[in-house]
Amino acid sequence: MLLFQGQQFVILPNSEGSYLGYLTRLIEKNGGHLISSVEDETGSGLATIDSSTIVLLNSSFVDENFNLIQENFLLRELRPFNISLWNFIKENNLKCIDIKDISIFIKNKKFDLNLVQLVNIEGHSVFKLNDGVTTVQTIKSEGTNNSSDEKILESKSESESESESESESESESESESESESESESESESESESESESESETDIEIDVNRKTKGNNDRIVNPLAKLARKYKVEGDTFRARSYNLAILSIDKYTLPITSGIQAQKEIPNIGPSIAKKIQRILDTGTLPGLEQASEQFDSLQYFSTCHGVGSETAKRWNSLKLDSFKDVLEKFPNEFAVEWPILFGWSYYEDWQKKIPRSVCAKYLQIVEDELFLLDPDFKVELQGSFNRGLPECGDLDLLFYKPGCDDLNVLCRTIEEIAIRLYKKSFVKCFLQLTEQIEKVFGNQVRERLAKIRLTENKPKKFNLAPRIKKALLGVQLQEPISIEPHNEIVELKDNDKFMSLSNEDTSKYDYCRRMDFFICKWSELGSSRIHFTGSSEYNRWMRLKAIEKGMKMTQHGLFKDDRLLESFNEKKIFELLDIEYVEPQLRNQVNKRQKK
DNA sequence: GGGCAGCGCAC
DNA sequence: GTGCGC
DNA sequence: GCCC
Repeated sequence: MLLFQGQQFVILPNSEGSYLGYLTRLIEKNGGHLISSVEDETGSGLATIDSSTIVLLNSSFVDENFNLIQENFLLRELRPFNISLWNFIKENNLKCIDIKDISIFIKNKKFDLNLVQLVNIEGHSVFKLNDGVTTVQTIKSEGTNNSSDEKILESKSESESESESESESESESESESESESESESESESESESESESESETDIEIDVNRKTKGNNDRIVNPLAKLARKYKVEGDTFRARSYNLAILSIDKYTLPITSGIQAQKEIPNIGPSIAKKIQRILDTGTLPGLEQASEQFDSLQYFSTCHGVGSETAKRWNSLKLDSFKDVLEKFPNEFAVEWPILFGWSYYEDWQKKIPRSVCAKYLQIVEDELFLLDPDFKVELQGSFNRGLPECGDLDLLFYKPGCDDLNVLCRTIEEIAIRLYKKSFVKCFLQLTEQIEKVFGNQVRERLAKIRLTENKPKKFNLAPRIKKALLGVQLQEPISIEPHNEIVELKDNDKFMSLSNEDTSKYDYCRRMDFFICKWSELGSSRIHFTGSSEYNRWMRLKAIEKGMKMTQHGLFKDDRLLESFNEKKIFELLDIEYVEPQLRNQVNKRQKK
């Protein structure tokens, strides 16, 4: 008797892919029947589906709590007739599981739904239209077809249902995890601020993860180490830990020994294996607590925009413990690096996550202004927004103009837009200066310098860039925000609060947000979109692929021997790299080297 | 033991 | 070249 | 830190 004999499955969404192909072959080899949902315009999938059919969901649409996420993206990938399929699934309450759980059945040589966790698809309704929020989403189809560069407005609002922080309760279904459900709470008291804003962390990790699965107690100390190495500037080591964590997260079986982990999980080598064993034995790692004072100091400083690990280490070794302290003893630190003053001023606001629905409002304001300046210009939200994350760390805007490769035009346009928006009080601060920007914003910098009494002896002469290819800004929406449950942030010390411009009263304005303007030549649209959409880890992976093929990939294109192969057509770049094209929302996951 | 993405901007 | 950020 |  074959494993899946007599069992019917349907895979959603219906995209092809090598991994998917592998799984389908696996299922069929084991006697399972797959309803074809791909390329099936006849609706026969709907005809053959029945209430015992198991729905296999792509892992990207399942969160750690086994809830369906990003249903709107799922729907977008379904063809029209498959929407009815989806509705059938919901109406008849078909059992849904994460597709990767297929491997659990194979491993256990048993098809038993009790081995896995069913995915909850409740709470999502097809085409729900709540609170009238419309989300602007850019369609990224590429090629010579210019009309595909238009934006469309979707009237689907985001599935906001992933409310954070209260769902601690699903772990008991993990069959053996109850016993440690309290022991982990002591090991990890602080929740981290930076989760998926790739501007802050190299790798996007949700440190506030809610699952308290078996492997979580292992992950938390490792995450601490990753953060420790990150603030110390050891980025490669920090990245290694983060990759290990992501691999552990993907590993669905319980980890019972360090050796096992090293053998079966990629990105775990001898050192981490040893630490895992230590955690399993003692529940923690030695040295995590002692190091924490230095860690706190480094983290405190480097959370500020413009302060990196080197500066943080220097200040820490000088026994400075607050920005005010730095100011009193080494005032020059701020006079030279004036952008740090704004990092200090917006220290708290800039750590707060931006909900998707709010992102669209920010885009709208820039879009409106851009249209007045030059209706042919385009602007798109890139970054984590484009990857469909429910909240973003900052806003990445890519500007371009069809047919225009003139850097001067492009540079001048973002500068002009930023200045106009500054005059409208939308832009709150610039983090670089040009001659034009200095005219409107210079006084504001001087005001900040005066605030720390640094203007008397030096009538500051700023360095002015001739032009800017990117603009780093602080922006603020002139409207109140809805209650925003934000992650815990690092708070400014009382000593340092006098500089703060962070928003205390959200009844009138949103928080100040970080917004970045980037430009790209029309001929480089595809490679720029890949670059700015990220994630940074995805970029790394792709660029490694390029290296393997003797090519080089940058935001300006794909090159071989310094000859441009492709830069305009996004899909062509994937093709040339032998990578299957994936939509932006699937570029959150890390593609990594596999352990053989 | 070398590589780990590659670039822009300020200094 | 270094530091920082994207 | 890990991978080759």
